[in-house]
Amino acid sequence: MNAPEKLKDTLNLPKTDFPMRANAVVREPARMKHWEESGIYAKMQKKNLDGPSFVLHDGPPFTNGDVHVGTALNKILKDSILRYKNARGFLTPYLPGWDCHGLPIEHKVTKKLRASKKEFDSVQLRQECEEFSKSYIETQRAQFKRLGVLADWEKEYRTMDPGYEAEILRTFADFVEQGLVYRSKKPVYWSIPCQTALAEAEIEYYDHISPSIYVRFKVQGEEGNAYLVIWTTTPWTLPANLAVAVHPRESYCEVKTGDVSYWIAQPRVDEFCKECGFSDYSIGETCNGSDLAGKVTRHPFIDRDSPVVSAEYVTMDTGTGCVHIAPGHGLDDYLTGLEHGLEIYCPLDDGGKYLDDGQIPQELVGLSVLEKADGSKANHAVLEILNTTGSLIAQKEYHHQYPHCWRSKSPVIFRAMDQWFVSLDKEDLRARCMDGLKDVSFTPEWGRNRIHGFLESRPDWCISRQRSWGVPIPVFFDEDGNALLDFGLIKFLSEKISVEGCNLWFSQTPEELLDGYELPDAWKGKKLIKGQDTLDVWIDSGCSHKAVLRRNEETSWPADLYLEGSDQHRGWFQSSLWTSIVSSQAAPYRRILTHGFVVNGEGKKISKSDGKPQTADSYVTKYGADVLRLWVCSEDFRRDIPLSDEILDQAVRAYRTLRNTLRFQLGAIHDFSQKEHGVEVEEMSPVDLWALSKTNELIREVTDACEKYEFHRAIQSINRFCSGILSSTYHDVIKDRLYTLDVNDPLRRSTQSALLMVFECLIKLIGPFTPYIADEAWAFGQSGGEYCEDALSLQNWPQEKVLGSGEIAVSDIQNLLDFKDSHVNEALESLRVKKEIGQSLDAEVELHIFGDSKLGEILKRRSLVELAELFIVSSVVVKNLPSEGTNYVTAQHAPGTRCPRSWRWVPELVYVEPWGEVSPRCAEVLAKFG
RNA sequence: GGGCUCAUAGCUCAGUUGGUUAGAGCACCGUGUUGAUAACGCGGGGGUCGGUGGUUCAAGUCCACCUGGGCCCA
Repeated sequence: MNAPEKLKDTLNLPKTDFPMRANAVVREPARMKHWEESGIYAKMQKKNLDGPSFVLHDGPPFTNGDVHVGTALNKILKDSILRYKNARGFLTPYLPGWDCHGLPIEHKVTKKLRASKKEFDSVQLRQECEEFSKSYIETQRAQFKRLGVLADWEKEYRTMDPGYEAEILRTFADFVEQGLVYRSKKPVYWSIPCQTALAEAEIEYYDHISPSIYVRFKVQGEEGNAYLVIWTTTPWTLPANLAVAVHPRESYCEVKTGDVSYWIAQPRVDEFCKECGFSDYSIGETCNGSDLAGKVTRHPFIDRDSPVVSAEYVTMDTGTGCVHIAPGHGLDDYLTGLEHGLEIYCPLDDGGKYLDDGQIPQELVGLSVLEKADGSKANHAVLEILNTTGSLIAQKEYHHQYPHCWRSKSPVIFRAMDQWFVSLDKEDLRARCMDGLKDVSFTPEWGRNRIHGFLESRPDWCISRQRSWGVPIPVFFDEDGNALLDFGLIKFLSEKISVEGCNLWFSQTPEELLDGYELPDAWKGKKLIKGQDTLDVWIDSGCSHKAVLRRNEETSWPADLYLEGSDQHRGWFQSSLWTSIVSSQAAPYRRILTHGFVVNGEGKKISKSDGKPQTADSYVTKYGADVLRLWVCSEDFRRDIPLSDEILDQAVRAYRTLRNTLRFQLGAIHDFSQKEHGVEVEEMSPVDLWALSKTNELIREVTDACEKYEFHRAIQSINRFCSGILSSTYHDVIKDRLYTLDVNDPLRRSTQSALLMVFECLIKLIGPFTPYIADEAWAFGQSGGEYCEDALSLQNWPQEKVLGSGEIAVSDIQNLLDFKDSHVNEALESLRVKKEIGQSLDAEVELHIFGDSKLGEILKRRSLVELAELFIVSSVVVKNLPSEGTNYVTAQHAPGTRCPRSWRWVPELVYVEPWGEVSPRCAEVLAKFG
């Protein structure tokens, strides 16, 4: 070391290469790469091989785009939990997954293929979908890594892996084996020109003009001419009418005109009479909707009854309050049909033409319901019939938005089709599921209530989809449409698929697929046709507990934790539960933790119109991963999680504070080696013990918060610690001894010993939340450079230091600091306002203390030098008050002369060659410089 | 429209079984320092706890209704 030239150079000022600015955008990726190359994930697992395991099972994100900020939030929380648990000694295997199948991908790929004008079949479509999914797996994996997520990327799972697909089919086979799967009709959107089923995402809404008609249904079994009047804009569905629905708690009244009376919901009467042109009418009886339910009406032109049922969704906004129900042609109608045991009746063929089923009037048979330029033939014909039978009360044109097919642009219809269902009540399945939840913990606790509600009310699970990009339902049909649904056959096929993947189903003939399997006698020799449907993708991800937890030796079943957004109460948590109860008779998770959704600064859902980016990457490339993680962990994620520039700026500032705190500490211990200079806790000075005590408190708070998954409380504690305990108190107080005392002064080494403990502890506590800066600071602390052998992630969670008899000193210091806050600073501030002093070292304070007070007792144990240091003033004078009185403080400018080295005012300076005049204490230190 | 849920200073959060003038950190304003300096200290202003009504000696904390937001359905 060069000989000091200036007095300032004789001070031990902080020194560190730890940069003040993070430059996270460049340096974080380098650190991630270092982690990866040094195999940090594997080392973390190895460290805890003998520990208990903590299995967090990853819910697979969908692979159709960049990582969304909400998905990033989810992964960050998972990573933080796992880093914490690992530090606590748990073995924490983490196998991330990808949800690959599904309509959104098929939709995008189909659009692309259609734009290229190439012909394609389902095999080619699936090929493209696979490529699409794979490319986003690459993208998302890189983005997750960038967030700092540590995982066993070598063993990630994909729902499109052959082994996984086979597991899906085995699960389906379990459902079949237990007799839970049945075939029934359900309405779907149907495009007549394309002769295909459509999903909601394939629907576009356009303005459309429909006939608006009022039709009367005669009430049966009563005297007189009483009718219920329905209103509809799809006359062609009337032949499939099987009921009329009313709202049970609305009032209905009898509108009398001529010798007939019409039952109409009371709020709709005026509108109805106007539409029908009734000028001369009177109101008769009134009753509740529930009183009408149970009555029976007559279909206006088909020989059958149409019962009156009640339904909650009947509105008073339009129509008559009496709703035409065709269970085969609408979702509400369908559910009402299920509820009342109605047939899911749909007398249309694939081309949208009425079938001749013995019920449809002959004049309608063969007519198409498809709307063309001149309207729908079916509508015209039905209106004709209604007119001739006198059932039509009024008719006009109705302008509204109507769903159209995204390809043919023609209006779609709702049409019931054969689908596969899982019965949820057979074998007590539903009850067993709800029972299985009893062993599951929920955070927040209301999650239990929510999932329970879904389980209770959901109708049977429709598991078939008319799609290509998914796992096929391996069922064969004979030429009469009979289905061969055989669990033995499904298991047989799953073995083939476990090797070759599902493409086999699409590329091979039935004969090839069945090669090696003996068909049941009744099916031998028949010509078989492959089923076209695929399984609901919720089965895909819902099997992950089997496909992943049971098939990997690192993991165990059930998982300790599932952690997803609260939308998954309805989704993955539920589908996983059904499959798990069927296959394993218990829930696949011990705890369900849910987070809310990311919303904007106003608390509204984030949308493109906000003009804010929604991909995680757009934030990471601007702020770095630690800042984004700090944002995530600062929020109470159980409710909505707001994100705005202001909030991110806040995270930036918190990050800077953290960074500066660590940087100051690194600088302060730059010449300290625990081995060479370490001071034992018992030997430490009181203020150092106080700092350790406060650190113990921080450990308790952060640990408690982490155990409850309340990271925001941990972050708040850490922020408070950095500013209140360190920056404004401890760090401020110890500057004098660190800077001005001899390097080896016991007091200085005591403080450095404590500081190192506080430093390492703080780093370990922030490690789960902001791993980049934590690892960086740790490395600088260990080696003085960017990286070190024994990385932070391999350290255990900090433990509280035992202070023993030091607790008394701690209590004294705490009391004195409280007194400083409440009295001393006030006195100093008033001097400062009067411009009598600048920094507090310019002052002398007088403590006027009531002798028998608590503070009086404390002062007996403490020296004036100690007090001056604690108050950061040049001198302290204690004046005892008479026996009665209140403690108070006065302050004045310190007497004497200012030492140019320590800046403290002393009675007299001493001359030291070659430095000049300094305080006696500094003179002693300088003497050693020779 | 239904189920679940949330609502405390500009922002992020505390607030124990209802009990004295509702707290913290950040931001803001003023100010000091210039030996943590694109940093740090000190001081200050700021909330009637979404609204209304009720229970109670006493409510941010219990009850009812309303308003606004979120998720999931319809």
